Amino acid sequence: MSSFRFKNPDEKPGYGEEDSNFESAISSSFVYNPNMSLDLQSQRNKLPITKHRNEVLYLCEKFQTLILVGSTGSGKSTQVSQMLLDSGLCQCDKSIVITEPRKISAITLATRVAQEQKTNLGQLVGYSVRFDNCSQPSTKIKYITEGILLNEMMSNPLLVNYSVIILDEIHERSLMTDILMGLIKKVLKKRPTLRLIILSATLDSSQLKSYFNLNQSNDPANDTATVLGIEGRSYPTKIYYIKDPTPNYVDESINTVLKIQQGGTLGDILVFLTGKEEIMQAVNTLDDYNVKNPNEKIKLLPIPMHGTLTNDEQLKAFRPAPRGYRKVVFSTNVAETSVTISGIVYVIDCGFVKLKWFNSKFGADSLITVPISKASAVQRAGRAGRERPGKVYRLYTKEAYQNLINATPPEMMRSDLTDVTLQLKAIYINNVLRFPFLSPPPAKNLLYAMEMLKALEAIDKFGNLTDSFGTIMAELPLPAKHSRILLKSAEMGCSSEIISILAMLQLQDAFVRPKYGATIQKAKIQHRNFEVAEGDLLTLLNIYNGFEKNQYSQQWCHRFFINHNELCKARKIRSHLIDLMRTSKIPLKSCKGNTRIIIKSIASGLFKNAAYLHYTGVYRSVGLDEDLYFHPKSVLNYVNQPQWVLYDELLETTKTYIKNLVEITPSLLLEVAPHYFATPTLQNR
DNA sequence: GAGCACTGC
Repeated sequence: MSSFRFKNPDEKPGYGEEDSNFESAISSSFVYNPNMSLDLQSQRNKLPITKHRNEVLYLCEKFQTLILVGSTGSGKSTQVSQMLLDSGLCQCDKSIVITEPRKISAITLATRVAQEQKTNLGQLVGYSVRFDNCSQPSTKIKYITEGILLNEMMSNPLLVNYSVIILDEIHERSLMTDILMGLIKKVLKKRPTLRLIILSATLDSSQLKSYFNLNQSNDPANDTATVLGIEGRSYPTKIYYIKDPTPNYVDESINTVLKIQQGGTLGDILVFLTGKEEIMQAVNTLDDYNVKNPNEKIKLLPIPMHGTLTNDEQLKAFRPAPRGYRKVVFSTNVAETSVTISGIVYVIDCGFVKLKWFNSKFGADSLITVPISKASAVQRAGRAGRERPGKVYRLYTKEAYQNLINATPPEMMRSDLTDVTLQLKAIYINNVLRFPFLSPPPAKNLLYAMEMLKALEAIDKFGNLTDSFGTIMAELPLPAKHSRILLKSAEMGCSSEIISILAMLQLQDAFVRPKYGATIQKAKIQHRNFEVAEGDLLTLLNIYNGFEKNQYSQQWCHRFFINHNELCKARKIRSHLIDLMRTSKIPLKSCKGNTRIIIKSIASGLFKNAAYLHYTGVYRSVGLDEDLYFHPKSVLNYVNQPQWVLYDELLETTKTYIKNLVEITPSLLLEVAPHYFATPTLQNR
């Protein structure tokens, strides 16, 4: 093991160290609550926000928009709504709505607030998320996910049911929050009595303030937006930087864990790495260490934490370590935003993150590893010291920290905007280029979105939604290309099969893929029962049909190594789609397994995503001459190698992978999309 | 042989 590479904080005061109280934001679920033993009212009285009650109410009355900056633990997500309700500030026939980026936050917050208000959930206080509406028209405080509010705006653009809109977790800058902010800014101009409260954990509030300030004069007395800062609630945290840059942060993180271990002080460790592979590697290394050092007084207990783990596997990270063990959680960015693990005293931060970045040239996402932002570094550090003083080890130099960008570019600037553009058009935001974006996306991305929508015939050459497709496509909870497949399949008479496929495409993975031992092969053999030469999408249909035929049985799923939870989700999505089709008068028809028709309707939505087998033996994309590789999960890796395929998704990681494939013939492309294909392109191949 | 930050309608 190499020597300790961090500067001793006592070595040179003021260098290599920082004392600070972190204003850390965490998702509202699983928040550590040091006052758990107190009764509800005493707990509420102890929250930092309670001291600011009069200020909040006064500012809400005086200003149309209030930007409230404060860390979690300040109580802003649960208390602000109740303050407004209790004060009677909200008009009697209207309610208060709070948006959350994740379902789990909306549900847990509503549950908590209902308890505090001493009512049953779903009456005075409720929530609404996809597939789960627990509210009534009389509900006064409603926690909802962001997408629900956007959906409500389609039928009610001025949101007249609400007197106060609270947007939570704004610092995350999700695609949805940015869209909502732009839309609500317009609503504020038309409804002067509406109040907007923005809850954010970061300190960069000046940009938000000027964005929402509708004051046209030079007199600040007429400002319509203001900022209020709330102190957080945490212990001091010491920060250590590495002396020299490390060539391998995974190894370095292990060294640091062992140094903490040698230091002897107790406390769990949270290590931030970028991906599953790194995490597995780190966990294995610590396992080896345990085998070689069986006599440690306190044993290290390595635990992986990432999004693709099952719920049971994730729970391990939340359980306290058994006596004689110290938890070492190796995590991706999930632990920065989505989940909070209690008991963390030490944080080790590798300084990198994997980000999805949309590339308008390929019309696809790249997954790239980039240095984190300062805001992220602060956020990660804030995971230590929530329950007692903590220590943070940054696996980068102080100089590197100072050179980090302030904040991660918002999703809006690095996402495919096709679906968002379609939704905006449905709420009469026709000129998307002139939408008041807080962070304007690259013009290229907007142009790509329009071209895409035009190719899918959702908009006409003037950019207006088409009557035939556009209006309905915007209302379906599907990606635009999938909505088109559905509408086409209804014309062709196979919509029943297509909705099964589209529902299955929304799952993470329908197959259970064991990680160890003989079951790996067993699972693969069972999966062969569903795999067909036509490709992945038809394989998905086979799985769903089997599931349906066997009465959605758990035993059946178990036998064939199919993920029962995921399949149940597909069933739910499918029946939701059937409901929507009924209201939109889209016929539900089965082609009785006629694969030719099914593939034809798929092609009518994915025609842009064609690839052919080049004579070099690699697949090439049509038009881009980019080498493409079948994703390792594709069944076409071992079923056959067709001349032409369509893909649902293209993802650039170490190679350019195409996912969810269907075998096709080039003539089919001309048949389904004559409006798109310049014939010579295909004939020249 | 090789791959998957995270959400959501």
